[in-house]
Amino acid sequence: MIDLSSLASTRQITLRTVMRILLDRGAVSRAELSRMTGLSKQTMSEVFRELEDGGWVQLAGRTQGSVGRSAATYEVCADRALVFGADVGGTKIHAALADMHGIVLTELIEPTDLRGGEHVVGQLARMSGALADAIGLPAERILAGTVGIPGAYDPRSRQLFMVPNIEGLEGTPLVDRLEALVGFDVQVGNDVNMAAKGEQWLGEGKDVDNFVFIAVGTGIGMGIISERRVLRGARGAAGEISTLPIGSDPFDGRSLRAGALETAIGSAGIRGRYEGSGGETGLTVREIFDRIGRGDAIAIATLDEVARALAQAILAVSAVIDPERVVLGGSIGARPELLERVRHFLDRCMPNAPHCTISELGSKAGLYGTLATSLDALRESLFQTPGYDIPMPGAKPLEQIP
Amino acid sequence: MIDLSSLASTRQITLRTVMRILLDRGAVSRAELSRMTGLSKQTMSEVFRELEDGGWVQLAGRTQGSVGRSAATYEVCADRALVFGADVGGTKIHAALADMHGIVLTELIEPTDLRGGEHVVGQLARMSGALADAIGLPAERILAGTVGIPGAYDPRSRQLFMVPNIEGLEGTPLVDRLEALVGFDVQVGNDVNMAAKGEQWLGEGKDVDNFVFIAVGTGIGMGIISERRVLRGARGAAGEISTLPIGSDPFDGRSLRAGALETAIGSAGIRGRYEGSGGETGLTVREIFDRIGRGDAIAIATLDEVARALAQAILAVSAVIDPERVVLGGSIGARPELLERVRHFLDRCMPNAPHCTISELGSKAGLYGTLATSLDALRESLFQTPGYDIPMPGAKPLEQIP
DNA sequence: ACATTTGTTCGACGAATTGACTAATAGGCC
DNA sequence: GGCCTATTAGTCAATTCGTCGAACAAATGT
Repeated sequence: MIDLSSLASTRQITLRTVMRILLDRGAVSRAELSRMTGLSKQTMSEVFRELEDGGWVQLAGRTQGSVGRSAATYEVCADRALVFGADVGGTKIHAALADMHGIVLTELIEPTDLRGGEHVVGQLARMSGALADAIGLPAERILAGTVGIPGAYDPRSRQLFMVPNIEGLEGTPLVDRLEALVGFDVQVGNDVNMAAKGEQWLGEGKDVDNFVFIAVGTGIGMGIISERRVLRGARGAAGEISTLPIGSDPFDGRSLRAGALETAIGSAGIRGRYEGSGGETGLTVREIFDRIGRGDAIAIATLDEVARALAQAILAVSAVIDPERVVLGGSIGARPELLERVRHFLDRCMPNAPHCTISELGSKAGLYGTLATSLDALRESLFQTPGYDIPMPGAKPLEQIP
Repeated sequence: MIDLSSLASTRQITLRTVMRILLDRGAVSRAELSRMTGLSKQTMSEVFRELEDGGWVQLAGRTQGSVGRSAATYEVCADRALVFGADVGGTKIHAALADMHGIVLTELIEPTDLRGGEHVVGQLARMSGALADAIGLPAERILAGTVGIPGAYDPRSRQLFMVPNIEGLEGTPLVDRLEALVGFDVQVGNDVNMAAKGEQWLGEGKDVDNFVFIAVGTGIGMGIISERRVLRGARGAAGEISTLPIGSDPFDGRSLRAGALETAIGSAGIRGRYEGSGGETGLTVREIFDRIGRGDAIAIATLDEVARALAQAILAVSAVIDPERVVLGGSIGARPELLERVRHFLDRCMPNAPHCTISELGSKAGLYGTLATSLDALRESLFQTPGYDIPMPGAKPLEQIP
């Protein structure tokens, strides 16, 4: 059941701790590490012999300048373990490999195999192999992977559901099938959650523990980072804000199907609003927004309506989960004109509005999020460091407690 | 910095692991534990000698029936460590002690010291002592405590803020002051969050990982349990749904101050609505609702309006965090008539509405939540192996990785 | 030359294992 | 009932693994 002997051997703990520090700090000497961990110098020497034999660390150089003998510094062989990430969209698949430091080594974009289903699974497996080839490393080095999809994944049945944009993926046991093909552990995540994770790793969420990423495009969706973790909800539907009762009557039949907020400010809603107010018919959302610069009053009014609804949505989200920051993305959400108007309305309905910004990573947020998720999994399985810091709460020995 | 040697001594890990299993399983024999942990039989014997000397475990009995020598079973001395919990309200303080198994040993209710501030801190300290006296155990046995307050706590400044109902608590460094008086670790939490935690422990949230507790009374507030943890948000304001843009215009000046939802269905809102529709003036909310049974049409219409707004609020909350269940509490929220109408409206604005119920613990939810929070802290400090949790999910030795 | 820091060798200790050995119990057989 | 046997519980002694501390050799700036 709980097998203490095989899992938590003291040396394993030591090895993992050393690797963790080395990953966080870069090149460090053995003497320095000995001081940091409290382990003795020659335990450190033994540990480094073991790690070097395993190919986990390598000599980095020598210290210089300070008094005393110069020390040999060691660093992690960052490409000893790789992670795979892929952002699967309706038309394209973005995939990449990163090393243990999170450096993106190579990227690849392919059109999504429109036959869908099993073909996409095979395509993902092939892409992971092609990426490893591209940097001349064996594919066996890949130890974890994550796939972002426009839909949801049910961990209980291990199947995908609600994947309208990709043929034949609904009901596929994607994780099991892909793991069988590639041989490393695979996770699946919603694409908007992945984008949020990406912003947390490299973008606007870097220094923030609680924030949301709102994608406004054809539809509207949100990824939540709460206390540094992705919030999934009971059925994996957390962040599905298209159903927020804002902008149109939630008891209306149309809202019941598509969602009130989506009805109001989704692509169809925007076009309908523009045309309904006397604007030219048959324009795309992009064309409508492009007319704002040219002073089209109806376009400006439409933008205002969208911003007003979005501000109310942010107010609602803030009331529920109190984020510190809101990052806007997606083809519509990333427009500066919109951000400006959203801020305007937010100030008029909230005393302490969260800070709003535009996505820093743009269309790459999702891809980077899958890599970040894989890295977390890798670090957890290899070094047991979920998160990025090493919190050790003041645990006193049992004997010393009164 | 990271002192591995002092923290994670092997024997400490073993002791903690054994204590954890003993707490989960009740009385177990040494041989059985040896099989469960993979540790050898006489390591187990040594461990139990140590734990018995420390007063942590005691002989429970002997096994019988099966073939072979009968085994001595040991159990945790549940009252070796106690936890304190207190629910501080504007008029009363409910406090209690529980043992390590979470059995509530004794409770105490006192009127809140109306002089407020420091006097309340002193009162809490005295109550913890009185509770220990009442069960004849030394107060030093209390190793953790939690205080629930109608307000918020800023962990950074270690001070309380937004505590309108209790004089002079705003700005008090409650944790530090109380810890100095009582000598055990103290946590502070919002009362609604505590009620949610209580329902998670002993009430409607027992078997659910994601749910919310909505308190509807004088004001309206919500506690969120997400992936079994209390969600706090960036400023501790997660769940403050009084500001949800529902029921009245969020851009209206009054809503900006009190919150749109609160304006619509807070006590004042309900009375205003009832009187505005031609109902008798000067009634309390309770009196208005009591008239529903007597067929007062205006009261029924008022109830409907409240239920409709609440349903929309639940819709909004579901869109953001996707709870599996909604637990209603508070003087208004706990009324069955309201629940019935809320369910009615929910079915009309959501395809997959979360299951709604009424609080199982009523006014004791908050108190039990503080005890549950203390128990979590106790278990974490005593039995969690810092950094390295023993059941490492799929942690292979570094050497075995390709 | 000297203080200072790095890294190795050697003896000792704490924690856990293994195997042999003793103790207790149920069930079968007379 | 009394006795034997298979089985399980618990102890004792010898050994291994990981670590620490001290002593010592090697390297480097002042």
